[in-house]
Amino acid sequence: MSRTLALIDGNSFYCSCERVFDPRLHTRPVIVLSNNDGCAVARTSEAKALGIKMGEPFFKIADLCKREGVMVYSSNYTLYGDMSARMNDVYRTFTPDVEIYSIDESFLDLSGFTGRDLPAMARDLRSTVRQWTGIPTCVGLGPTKTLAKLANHIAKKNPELNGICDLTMPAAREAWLPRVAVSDVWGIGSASTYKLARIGVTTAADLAALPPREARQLLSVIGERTVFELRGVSCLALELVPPQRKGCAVTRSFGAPITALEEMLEAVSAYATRAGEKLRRHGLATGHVSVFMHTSAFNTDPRYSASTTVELPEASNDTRDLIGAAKRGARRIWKDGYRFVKAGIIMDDLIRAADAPRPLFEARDREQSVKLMGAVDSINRRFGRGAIVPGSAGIKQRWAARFERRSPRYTTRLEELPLVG
DNA sequence: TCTGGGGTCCTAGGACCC
DNA sequence: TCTGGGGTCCTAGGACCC
Repeated sequence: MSRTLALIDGNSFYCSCERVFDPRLHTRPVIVLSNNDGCAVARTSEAKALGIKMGEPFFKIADLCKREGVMVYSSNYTLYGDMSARMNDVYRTFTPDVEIYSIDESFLDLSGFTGRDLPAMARDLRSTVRQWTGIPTCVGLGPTKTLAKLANHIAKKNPELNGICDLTMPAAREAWLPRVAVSDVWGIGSASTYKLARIGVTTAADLAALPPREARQLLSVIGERTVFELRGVSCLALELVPPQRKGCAVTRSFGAPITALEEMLEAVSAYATRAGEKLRRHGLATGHVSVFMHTSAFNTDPRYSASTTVELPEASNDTRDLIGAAKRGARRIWKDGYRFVKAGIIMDDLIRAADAPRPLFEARDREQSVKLMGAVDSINRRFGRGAIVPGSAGIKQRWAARFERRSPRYTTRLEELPLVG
């Protein structure tokens, strides 16, 4: 039975979020920077036209931005996450079958609407989202996820399509696939593009025509699936219920290099705190915490990179346990005399907290731990992340990441509401 | 001076077992 | 001591995604 999927996403999503709350930005090029104000991760079409590339370090384009009047923002994930939720609320008024794929992309299952004028429905979807959230979008339609993604890409690249491309019919695919570079196909990255070029496969149409066995030989099962998907044979299911996460990490570059162990312990404690919040929010626990730290890969400082894994006596999501493990790991791999620019903690093999086995002798009263952590989380939700950090008196945080150009959290912080008048 | 932060999946190869 | 053909499980690393 054939499906019809839509992929809808926000155009230059982070930039569009900034524009929603500051109309002055509508006529100007806008970029949003990564964490620590490191590099450009979102650009409006005007910014792209100035030659600003995805992932370009900000210090290399700072002059250009000043000269051309580019509006530059630190990333404001609280705002973007809230806008994302609003967009998905709009999608669900069209169909309950929504897979949230990323912060700005969702797949919608429109199979129940076959026979309806799907492009007209896509136009309605776009204009409703625009009206209710202010975010401009593009919609791709296709019988498989890969084709819906490709259609969305075509809609973005061809303004005359007014933000909608429909690849549900074979004739449309025959017309468009030869015009799309194979590197623009979902799942085909630079390594695969290189391998395919050597056998003369350069367009999406070429890849669709490749015998699946050959694709498997060259690119593994992922390549083989992609060939089938491009032919309209669905291999990737819609995931309406998000699968349980397998891992969880908190890693950050520092605003200023760390050279003292005490500062490193502060930093990994802060990451462990954040990690605890993430685990508890998902009802998960971990049995071990990996810690890593490294020096810069971009300068001539002496290099050092290390990681270690600390086992917990029992699976936990208690911030105090995570901080203890993170500090122990950091001490284990710490070396004096280096300038560390980044560190992080990684937790794999997560289990559901409710399934955590209970040891014979509990190191800590579990009921009390759950109550205390619940209280910490609710206070931090109310007053902002970091309002309470267990055992954190006197944190100086010279190492904390920079966000020098962050816009107000318009939608989620009362004191940062936009002012009218 | 200044270069992000998360994730997932797959494969190859080693350790171990019968 | 060596010889063999499988299994399974685990880990590291590659590739890709947003």
